[in-house]
Amino acid sequence: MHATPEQVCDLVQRDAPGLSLSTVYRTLELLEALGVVTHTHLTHGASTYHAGGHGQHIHLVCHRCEAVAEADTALALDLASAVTDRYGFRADLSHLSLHGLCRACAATEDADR
Amino acid sequence: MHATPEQVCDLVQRDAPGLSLSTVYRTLELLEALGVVTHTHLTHGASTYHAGGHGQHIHLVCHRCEAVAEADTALALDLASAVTDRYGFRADLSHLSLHGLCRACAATEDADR
DNA sequence: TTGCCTGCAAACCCTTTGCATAGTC
DNA sequence: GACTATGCAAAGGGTTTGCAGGCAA
Repeated sequence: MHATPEQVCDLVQRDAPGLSLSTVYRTLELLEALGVVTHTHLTHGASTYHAGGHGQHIHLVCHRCEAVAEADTALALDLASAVTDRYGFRADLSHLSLHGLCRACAATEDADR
Repeated sequence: MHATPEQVCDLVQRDAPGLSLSTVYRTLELLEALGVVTHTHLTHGASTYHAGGHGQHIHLVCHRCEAVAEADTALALDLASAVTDRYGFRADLSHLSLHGLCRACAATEDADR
């Protein structure tokens, strides 16, 4: 579940028509402070918020079709402990985003050559 | 080496005073198309550009003090092959950013408790 | 009444674009 | 003369903020 503030606003307006974008921003800010949701900057123009309550996941962001897939956080546990050991950096895996090419676009790219 | 377009502009202006921000954006856009530099969205307000010519690295972004450290790409090779095997996703490690707490902030955070 | 939440509009930052000019080939 | 690069200013998208009104405690 990912959504930009604008998308969140659209969704919420189905239940609460007239709800303004400011309220969405203010609520998201609050929820983030509480740790209920997190946000990352996947592409240029818009932040992406996602609920933190349904388990962590890694974001796989395709920079060709801009699709965002989710992957199991467990895959990055080794990486996380490695950077902690080596750099003292305590990684928050729920914020991890990996850029690259999704399966479909990788196939297309190969076919182009 | 990381810099926002504005920082790039400041740096370049030491050699070329009067150079405008538009030119910086246009040049960075060109350089990115050529693959010389890449950019990521580490925080909210500003993109971060970095030169691609001096070797890939992972970004370790502290979301407390906003410091950006670099880590060895090799640490993520296992992760990259894992997501490729499992999801068909071809990760571009030069774009990889890991959010969390840097050593200093992690220590501060622990001391706070 | 007091305080919180909301909508609206304005302001703000970052980025892009249009247009006119200066420089080079 | 044609083309490219540049500066300037305006426009655009996303986000934040100030202020006034409405509601609940």
